[in-house]
Amino acid sequence: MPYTTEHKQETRKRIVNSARRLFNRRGFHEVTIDEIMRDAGLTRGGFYKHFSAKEQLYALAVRQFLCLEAPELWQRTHVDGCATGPVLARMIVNAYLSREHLDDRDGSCPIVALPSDVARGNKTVKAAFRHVLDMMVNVFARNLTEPRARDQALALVSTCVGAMVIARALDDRTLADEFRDAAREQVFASTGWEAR
Amino acid sequence: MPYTTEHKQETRKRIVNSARRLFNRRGFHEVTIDEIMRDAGLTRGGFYKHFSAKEQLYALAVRQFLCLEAPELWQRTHVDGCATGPVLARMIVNAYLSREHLDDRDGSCPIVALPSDVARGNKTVKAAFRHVLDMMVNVFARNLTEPRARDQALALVSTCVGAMVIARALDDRTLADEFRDAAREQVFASTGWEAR
DNA sequence: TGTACATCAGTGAACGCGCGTTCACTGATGTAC
DNA sequence: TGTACATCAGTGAACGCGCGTTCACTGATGTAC
Repeated sequence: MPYTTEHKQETRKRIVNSARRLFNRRGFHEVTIDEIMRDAGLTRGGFYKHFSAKEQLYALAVRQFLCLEAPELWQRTHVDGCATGPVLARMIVNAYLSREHLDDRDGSCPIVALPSDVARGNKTVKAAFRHVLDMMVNVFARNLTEPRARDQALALVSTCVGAMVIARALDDRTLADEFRDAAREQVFASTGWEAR
Repeated sequence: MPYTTEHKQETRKRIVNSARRLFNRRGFHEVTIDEIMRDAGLTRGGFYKHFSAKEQLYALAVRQFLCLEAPELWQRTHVDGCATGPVLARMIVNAYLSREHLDDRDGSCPIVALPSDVARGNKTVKAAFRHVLDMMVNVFARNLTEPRARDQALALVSTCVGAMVIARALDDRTLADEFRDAAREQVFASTGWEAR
């Protein structure tokens, strides 16, 4: 067997990574396979040695977001060795609503970057989106008190996602920042996460 | 002058209307000029007698949403002759987060249907989006008390938009409904609009 | 009032480019001997 | 250890379809006489 399995896996990963960045920034239809492959340091033709179609890659790209550093934060339950729920929750909300996240068109949460596209996508893409969403909802719910933890989490996720989605569609930096700030205040006011 | 100016205006309006419905449902790139024209009862070639390019039509379509019945509600200040702010606000929130609005892929608010697309669009499209957004923010702000009326409005708009955007991207009806319900409760809880 | 004319909204064929996909190939690499 | 071989990741030219746009035209309609 020429070339190790690892070699192929790594190339594949590199392609998915390029795809994630490009799709995130420009959406499914505006990105060509040629661009993705070139970004990954390969040429057009090799694509079909790894994937059956462009659509398939799209779902993989959405899901790949969960392998980034930010979502590792989502999966943590401890900060500096201590189980500090609200502190972690605050960090996550601040990061999600940060200017860095707003500007990070390539690496941002796909829920913010691609919702309209996913709404028109196939089952596979929707499943990938759902996977990311579930994880985010859980992070919030974990740090809220029953019995309304889940419902409150859904509302707060809506607020964070909504603010970022709107901010992204605006030309106006000031207004975008107002949305981010207003959302943050709303989240902290209704959870108490801000209090030390 | 053959054909009256009104005749041309009406045809143009019909095209923009078809475009709005189709773009809303499927996004900019997935809709062809051929489809739009056929939907408006015309043929491909006539398009350029009315518009200079597909992009131009896109912005007009986003803006046209403001001519629908729902946004007329947004502009009202009276219900049944009485200046009943919170009652009107409640109606608007309920309509925005309704199952009908979720299902109305053609006629829905473009903030819900097209945010990712607008984020990648040109200045003209963004300006049209902004126009719709401003109107929505004002409806909310008008029914909140100073000094935090505007900030609160931004947060609540984020919540409503976020919930609907997420609901649209889900395959799962139940979860989509949970998002809508959670958002509604959150809005009513923090405004008191629900109280009779 | 009726008719010839000019205008231009609308038609539909054609153009040309871009992109997803295919395919014959090349050459790097692991394996068998 | 060295060499011949087989495999298949990767190449790049080519294909073919779809769509935005153009263009020569048609024919409906308002206007001038």
